Amino acid sequence: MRQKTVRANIKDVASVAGVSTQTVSRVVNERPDVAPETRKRVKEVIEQVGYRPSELARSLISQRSYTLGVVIAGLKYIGPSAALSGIASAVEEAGYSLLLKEIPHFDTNSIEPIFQALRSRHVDGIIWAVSEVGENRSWMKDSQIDSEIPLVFLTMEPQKNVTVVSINNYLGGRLAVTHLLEQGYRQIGHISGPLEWWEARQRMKGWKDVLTEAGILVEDRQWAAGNWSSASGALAVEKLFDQYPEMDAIFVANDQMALSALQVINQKGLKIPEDIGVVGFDNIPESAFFWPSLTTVKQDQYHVAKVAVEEMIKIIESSRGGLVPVQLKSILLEPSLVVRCSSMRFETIKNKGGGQL
Amino acid sequence: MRQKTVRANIKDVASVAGVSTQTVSRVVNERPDVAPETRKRVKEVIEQVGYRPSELARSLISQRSYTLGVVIAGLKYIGPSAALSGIASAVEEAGYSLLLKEIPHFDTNSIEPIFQALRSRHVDGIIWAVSEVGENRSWMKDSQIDSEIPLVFLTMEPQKNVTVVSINNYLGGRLAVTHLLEQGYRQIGHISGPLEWWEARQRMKGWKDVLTEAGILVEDRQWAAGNWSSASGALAVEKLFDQYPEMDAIFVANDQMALSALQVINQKGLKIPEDIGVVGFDNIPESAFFWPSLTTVKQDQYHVAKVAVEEMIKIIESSRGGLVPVQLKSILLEPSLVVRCSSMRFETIKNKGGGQL
DNA sequence: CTGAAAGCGCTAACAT
DNA sequence: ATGTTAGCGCTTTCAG
Repeated sequence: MRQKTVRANIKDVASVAGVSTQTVSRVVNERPDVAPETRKRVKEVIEQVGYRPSELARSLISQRSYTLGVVIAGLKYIGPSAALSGIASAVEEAGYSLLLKEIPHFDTNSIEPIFQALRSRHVDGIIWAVSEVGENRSWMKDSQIDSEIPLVFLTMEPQKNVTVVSINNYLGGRLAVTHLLEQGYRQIGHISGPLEWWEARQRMKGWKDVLTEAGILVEDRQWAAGNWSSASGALAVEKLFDQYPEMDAIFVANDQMALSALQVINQKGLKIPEDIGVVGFDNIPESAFFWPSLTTVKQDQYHVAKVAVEEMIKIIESSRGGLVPVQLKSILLEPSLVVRCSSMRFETIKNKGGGQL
Repeated sequence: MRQKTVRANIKDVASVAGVSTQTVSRVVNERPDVAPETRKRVKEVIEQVGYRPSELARSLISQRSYTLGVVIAGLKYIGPSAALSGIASAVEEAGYSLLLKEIPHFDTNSIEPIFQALRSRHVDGIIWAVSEVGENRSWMKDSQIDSEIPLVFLTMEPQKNVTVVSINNYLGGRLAVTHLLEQGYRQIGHISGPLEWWEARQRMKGWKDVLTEAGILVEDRQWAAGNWSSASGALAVEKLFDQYPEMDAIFVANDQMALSALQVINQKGLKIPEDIGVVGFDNIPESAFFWPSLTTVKQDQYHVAKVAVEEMIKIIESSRGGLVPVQLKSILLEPSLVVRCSSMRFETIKNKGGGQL
């Protein structure tokens, strides 16, 4: 009973059990056509030698790896890492494995090597979780990038014949600003993300449209751009106070920037929400514990990820089954508003302590 | 020139170029023994048909996948996701791929299926990035878990014959409390993480030891446990004020809990750092923008990850090369203290605005 | 019900 | 310098 140094393979099992490798294969795959006797014996041997089939070899022959590739950038930021977390759970749940590629820049356009690395490992599909920034989608026009491998995008402008799953950032912006108007604020400024980002543009457009529809003139001085970081938020809010002194509320494009906006406003001795209302975006767990607790637009990254993975698997199944290909479609999920203290000018009973999630 | 529906493989290239697959293989692997003429022609064909070798097939034959498995839990938390971010970068840089497995609970002990999933995909090594919690290391005594595959652990108690890379949490606790003493605080409370966590215990021990060495009696009422979340931090600090009213400083075991501690203290009308000093742990990017900006212990996750990946690759190389196996060792990296406003009682010039990173 | 042969895409070892 | 043979670990025909 030669015990190989590496690990037991199907041949070892076959020879120990005194059957052919084929029979072992049948047992492993729970095929019906094996005599109960034989099945039992083979199973015992498998147990005994600790045999586990090689998914690698299986993938090679079946041309199906049950592995999804995920491409992501900026894992050190909260947004991307939340997205990945959701994807990892959803993929795990679907019984797939996940091959992770992190790219160094959001606006990389040299995506060729990434595709190759993933394809050469025979992933069944690729989830492109890099946000749409600048020209980082231009490669999609290259018909070079083979479309044979199912592709699902997160967080980008929906378009024909491409599967995109994203929250509706435009609607999120609308929710935030509508709420501020309802609370009686009229001079509503905006701190945006970098406008190369699709998400930033959408959120800003929501702000602008709601104000315009309310008959409020929107000027450039009512707005400043940050780069998503708390540091940039502090600068932006200072700039805004300069440019737009009559401002009585701010819609900030993410919670990190809103955090420092709160700090700067506090420092100025202004009261939130009495003097200035603030609404953020993302609903990071800490936002309930900012000072005061932050009203914010909630996006459910888990749900987005789950939907994306489900779509992906549908596409894979249908393309493998030789069935009619799934109709590729864009899915826009709705965000919701979490109202906390930083914007509640009208209610008298406030949950100042935060805590509300 | 039959174009296969799937994608060009080595045979296609060989037949188009009129050579054997072997020659193609030689060209692809940049072997010297190919005639310049032939090499050129083969390269052209490769380009033309868009051939890329299958890493899967290569892995199968060479028993080397250039893929590392990473096992992690709680990706939705900042700590684990920062760790993964570092690992992903370091792995990418080393030219390896990353197979990600997220497990649902920190204290899972059924790690068998995880190992199998990873092994069956022939990963060259596994980075175990799940923090040590409760009994979740007990499987290490099981000799069942084959030790044939190189294993590197993050964030656990160093031990013999195991490679562990972690920051020195105990030292971190010491740094924090020593600093508070230097700033003249004497009644220093502690909000710990859940004590099932090794990290939490280490940080707490640092607190206790420094106080004891300074001749200060440490009682149980000077301490309360949280669960790392901001919500739990709020509860813990309330409890602490009840139990330990004379408290003049708090060392909080992570920044999220420190955030809500700051909030609760602010609400009570106490001044930070005058009445109460606060020091956190982790140095999350937002901590510079808390109110007031938070003094905290900085752990460099990127460095930890980089060291871990380097160790891993050393182990792999040495075990493959048939060389003497690398001596397995534990590596404890040193954290540092980032001093901001929440603890600076003595300095008169303060950078109240945060911003200092 | 079971086994033999062929082959997934590639490379190592031996020819020539 | 190039081709042939064998085989990584497994599954899919196709025969019995």
